[in-house]
Amino acid sequence: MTGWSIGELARQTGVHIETIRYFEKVGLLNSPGRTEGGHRVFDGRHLRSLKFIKRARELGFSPREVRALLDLGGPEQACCDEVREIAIHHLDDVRRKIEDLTRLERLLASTVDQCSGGHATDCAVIDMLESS
Amino acid sequence: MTGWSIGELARQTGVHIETIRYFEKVGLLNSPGRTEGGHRVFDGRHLRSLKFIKRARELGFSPREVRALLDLGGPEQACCDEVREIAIHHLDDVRRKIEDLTRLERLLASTVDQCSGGHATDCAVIDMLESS
DNA sequence: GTGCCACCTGTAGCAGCTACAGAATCAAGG
DNA sequence: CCTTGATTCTGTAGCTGCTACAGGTGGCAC
Repeated sequence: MTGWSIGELARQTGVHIETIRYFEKVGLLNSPGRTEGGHRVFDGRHLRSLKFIKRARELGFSPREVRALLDLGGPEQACCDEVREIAIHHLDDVRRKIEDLTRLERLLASTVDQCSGGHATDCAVIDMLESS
Repeated sequence: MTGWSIGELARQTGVHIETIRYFEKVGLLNSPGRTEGGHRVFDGRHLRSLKFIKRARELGFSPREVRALLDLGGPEQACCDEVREIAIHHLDDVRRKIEDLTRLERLLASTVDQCSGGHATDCAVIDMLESS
């Protein structure tokens, strides 16, 4: 097995070709080897890393966090407290976002509820938006 | 009262000067009058609109939705079903986001929970990120 | 050997602002 | 009236995290 072209990697991971090149450029993905003609040749580690990056991004880890995770060894090395730290930090973020959105949800829901529709001259939704 | 300069408007609303100009450029905020020398002069309607825009953005309405709300009369005119529609649509978005984040929260929390820290050779966090 | 797809680099675009640079204007004090 | 210094003006470039060209090669099947 001599490795995969960027197109094959893209097909296997569902990551766009341009995005793979972008990840390489910004240092998230190690630079692969090249053919004589300059085409990238990826191996199993790249595939593994790319899947890792994709999954972490889908789970909402920021590029910075992903890089930190990769620097800690990524999928290749042992776990340590630092990985846990990053995950906990991210979890805190997620919880904050949920709280914010939940507050917003309640406000919107109760507002929409008050608005019976029709063409009243004052509107609960507009009122909400006007109240600073 | 002859109106406010952009700086005064910024101070009153907490919206950056550049952002006010940006809102004008993209058509969210009506173009104000000008002094002889070309400086913008805002009036009460601009202040009202800008507060409205700011509030709506804070509540997570997209610029597109804000524009739609403004086109429906914004703070100036009567409410109608369409305002309600937009709010309901936004509420749906918010609820979907909450659901997604809650799923993520559970996954992260249980994963972090499994990871006792230390230097084990396999890590629940990494495992989670590896499982596609 | 030639056709054609995949790939290359480099640059520009997207949203939604934010941050300059360099010039002009405004308001206040002397 | 004139200067001073803060404010505002326009236009352009930057930010993040990609995505999408353009225009030129590489690789490989027939």
